[in-house]
Amino acid sequence: MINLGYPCINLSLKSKGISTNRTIRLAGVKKHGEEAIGQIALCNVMDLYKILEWNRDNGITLFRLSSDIIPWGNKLGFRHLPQASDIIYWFELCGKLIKESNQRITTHPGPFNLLASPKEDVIRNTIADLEMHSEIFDLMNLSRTPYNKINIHVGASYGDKISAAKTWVTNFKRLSEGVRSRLTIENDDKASMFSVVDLHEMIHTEVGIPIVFDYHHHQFQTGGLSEEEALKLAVSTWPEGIVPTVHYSESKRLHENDMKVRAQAHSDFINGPINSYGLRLDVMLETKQKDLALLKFRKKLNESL
DNA sequence: ATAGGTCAAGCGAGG
DNA sequence: CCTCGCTTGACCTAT
Repeated sequence: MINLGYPCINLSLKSKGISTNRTIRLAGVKKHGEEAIGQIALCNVMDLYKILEWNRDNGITLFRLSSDIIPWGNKLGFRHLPQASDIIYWFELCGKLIKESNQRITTHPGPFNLLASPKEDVIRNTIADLEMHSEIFDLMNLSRTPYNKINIHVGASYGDKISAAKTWVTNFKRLSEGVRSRLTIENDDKASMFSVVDLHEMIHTEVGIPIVFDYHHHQFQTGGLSEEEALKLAVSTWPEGIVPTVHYSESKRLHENDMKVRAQAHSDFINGPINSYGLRLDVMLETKQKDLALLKFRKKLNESL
């Protein structure tokens, strides 16, 4: 009862030069102007279309959109770029393909998105980043529900988890409806941060958004729950009719038997098994080998049937 | 052509 | 105090 997806980068196509992750340094923008950003963004969005076609042709219906698709988009936006109308056109085209091929698209803005930060600048950057993701999803006509989740962490506790959560909830209210209706929150991978229990008590009960369960992170912050208990608590926060999404990865340290590697680092491939405890889940595989790891694991699953 | 240093954003853990 | 890891490595310059 699990459906598999992969994040942001398609290595099968990257080897052919197809990517949504081209970017440009600030120095490059100063040298070549914002037109250069537009060029790169347009190439990225046109290649997104090719990746979506590849997903369709390979029977993959869960995919995470890269946050790098518009270089500097989180700071500068994209509607002012000379290529804006073409960029928008291609996003709309991607949206049509997504609908036709029944793909579920999600996104996971970076670890700099911190709604609990005591710094107003950090909050403002976070809001701008989240709003850009929502704007792109709107252009692709993706639902304003957690089916198309914009997923982040609380990501820090600033020495006081309870007051950090309060700050988070206060700042959540500054987000637009497009962000709030899609936002999900994921358990952290550090003991000082937020477990599924913490998120349930301090975030979900306050603002109602669903919890994304990450199997790997759970090992570093259990909140006193077993894997099954934590998964089921997270799943209980999802609205009726929307398949909950979870994240699955394995430790690079264990795969390579190298204790020098940090335990949180992700492996290239996964062995499984992924225990869904009988639940229907959309599983995002967070591996370094992306689509290649998905194809390999799916083959293994099919052969074991 | 490729390797290695550098780069836009925040935080905490580990050495 | 520096580096790594996370979301998600890619750019750029020097060899």
